[in-house]
Amino acid sequence: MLDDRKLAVLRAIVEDYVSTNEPVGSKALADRHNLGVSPATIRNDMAALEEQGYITQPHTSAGRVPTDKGYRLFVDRLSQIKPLSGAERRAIETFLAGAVDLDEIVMRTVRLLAQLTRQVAVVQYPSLTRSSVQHVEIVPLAERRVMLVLITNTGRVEQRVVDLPEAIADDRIANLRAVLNACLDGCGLSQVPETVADVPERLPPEDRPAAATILSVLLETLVERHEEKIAFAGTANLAAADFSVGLRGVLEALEEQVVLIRLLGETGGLSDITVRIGSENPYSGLRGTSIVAAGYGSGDRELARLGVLGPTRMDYPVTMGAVRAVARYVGQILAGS
Amino acid sequence: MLDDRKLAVLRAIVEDYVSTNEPVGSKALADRHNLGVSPATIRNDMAALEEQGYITQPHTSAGRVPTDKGYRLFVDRLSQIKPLSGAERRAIETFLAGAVDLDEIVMRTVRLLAQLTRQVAVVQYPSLTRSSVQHVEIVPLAERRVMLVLITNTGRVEQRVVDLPEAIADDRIANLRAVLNACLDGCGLSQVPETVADVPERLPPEDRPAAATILSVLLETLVERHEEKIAFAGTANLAAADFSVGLRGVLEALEEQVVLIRLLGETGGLSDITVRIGSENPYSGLRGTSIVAAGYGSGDRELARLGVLGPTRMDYPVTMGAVRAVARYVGQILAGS
DNA sequence: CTTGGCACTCGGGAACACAGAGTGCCAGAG
DNA sequence: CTCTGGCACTCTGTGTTCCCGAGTGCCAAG
Repeated sequence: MLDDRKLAVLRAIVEDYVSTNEPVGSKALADRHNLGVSPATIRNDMAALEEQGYITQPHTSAGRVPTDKGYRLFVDRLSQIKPLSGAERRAIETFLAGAVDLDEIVMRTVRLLAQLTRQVAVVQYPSLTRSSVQHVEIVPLAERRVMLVLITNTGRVEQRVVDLPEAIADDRIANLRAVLNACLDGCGLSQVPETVADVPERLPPEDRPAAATILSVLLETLVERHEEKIAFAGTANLAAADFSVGLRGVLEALEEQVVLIRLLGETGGLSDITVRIGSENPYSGLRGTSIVAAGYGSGDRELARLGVLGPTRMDYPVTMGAVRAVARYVGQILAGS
Repeated sequence: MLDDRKLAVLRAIVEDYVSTNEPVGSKALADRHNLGVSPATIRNDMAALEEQGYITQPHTSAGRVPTDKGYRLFVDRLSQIKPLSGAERRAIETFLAGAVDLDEIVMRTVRLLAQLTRQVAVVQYPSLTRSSVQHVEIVPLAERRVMLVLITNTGRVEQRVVDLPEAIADDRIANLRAVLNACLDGCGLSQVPETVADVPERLPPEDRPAAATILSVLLETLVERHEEKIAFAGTANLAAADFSVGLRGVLEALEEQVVLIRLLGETGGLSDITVRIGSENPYSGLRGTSIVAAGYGSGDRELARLGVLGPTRMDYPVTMGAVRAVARYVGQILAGS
């Protein structure tokens, strides 16, 4: 059905079209790639490829352009991920190493990825749900007001101001803090609700109203922040490319964080790279856009995902290489700090 | 030099051009605005206005378009800020009131502003330098590792992990914390360095190395975070407008946070609205772009700035009204929480 | 199965004409 | 001195036509 030469032709079409952004014709193909056959033969192959929906022509008598299906085949079977150069890898390493806190790690990662791929990069913050409690802090702010600070093992910090039903002395707060930390230390965030259930019983009765308030805010924080946070960069690359089609859609997707998170997808093991090509992705505004995403994490747990948005007409091997490399390094950095 | 009628003509030109985005001719002007004079008269006035650089024609025999200088005059003397409708004001209030922490306040503000103006909105986080210390917390994480958390009165939280030169017991940390908070409570961030200088002397000698390490990290945090943080939203509005010119520049400016912060400007009292029109602003990529900015803060102190980027051809009265209103409400919210 | 040849198609650029909007200027009326 | 109507002029943008060239599909021969 699709012999080797047809596949080679398809690969050549994809590569040429990606680099020139112009429909590619049989003659040009025969010239630039030495396939050892004449244009006429290539034309026949192209006809077959078009028949099966891998390529298409914008108008009669123009060259061929890969379809989404064509890109899919290319990505799955005709290309391999291109590793970064040593210089690039070193650059990543030193650039990420300088980050002092989670915010900065994410910030630098997303910029790095944008610069490396010359596309729009997206990084999801390490998921709250999959990390665990490092420390809970209760800070008295005023008579009846405290700040609750939750620090996770991924370095994420959530804070919330809590108004208490009654004044509470500092030493009693200290006690509450001690009890809470004893219970929660190292506890996975998803287990917090159960774990915390018996805390009031361990406290003197007079502290229970305050504790109840604080606990309810704590739980609320976990629920609300279940919706994950993302960062993006590289939108200027959109304008640079002749990618005027789809620009609108991409910008809209970026604004709609919910959509974006869905797009990053939840499939895949830690080092799998997910590629969604054009119409494969569920959001209608991204017709001409592809998404290359990967999970990152420390150890064997996936903490969150990151990726890149670009025109379907992108250099998949290189982009996938960059995404994979960055995901790995971020994982290392997070594990190390 | 510029009599009332010429000013009226200029105003009419600006308004028409803003709403139609097409060069406006003398006849159309005479029709749409009842200036009580004939097109010929208007032509004479237009010639005078062009002579003085307030308007220009894209090519001979097209209508006139305001120049940056023309917009400037319009903003300064020919228009007044248009207040928001009651409905809009209520919407702002309820939308902002739901925010639970600083991050969310900023997030909501920037989205609100983008939606209200249908342009790109930018909000600077409340400046660290102008706020003061609410609380300093030192959280033991491991033997020789603590997390330093700095909470400001604006609700901003900075955290940093510190590796200590030697192990230190929890009660000694508690003491250090107490001393630090006693010194720094309410202290303006800019005074922290002096205030903190004599802390080591107040501590037992064996704690001083650890304290020195922690203090140096604290000071470092203040310096590093001197560079302010910003959030933006509404980039999708760029694509919607026929604002394809300048799009590139705006996106680039958004990526370059430093530039953007400079653009928001540092001038102006709390409720002054700064307008920078096209070439007036110092960044070359923003030729066709105007910036409407205002400071916000609680009480009489300006904490930071926020604003909007859009085409020079924007509806200044409405935009300025929205920026002013949002700035005020954010100030109130921050003061109240 | 491959190849060269050939007729056909169609998009895009160049040349051209034309209508319409807008201008500048001038002479005459308030 | 200012306003107005009239008029000739100058453009741009659009529509038309034409033609070139790239590229195709098909066919017959190797």
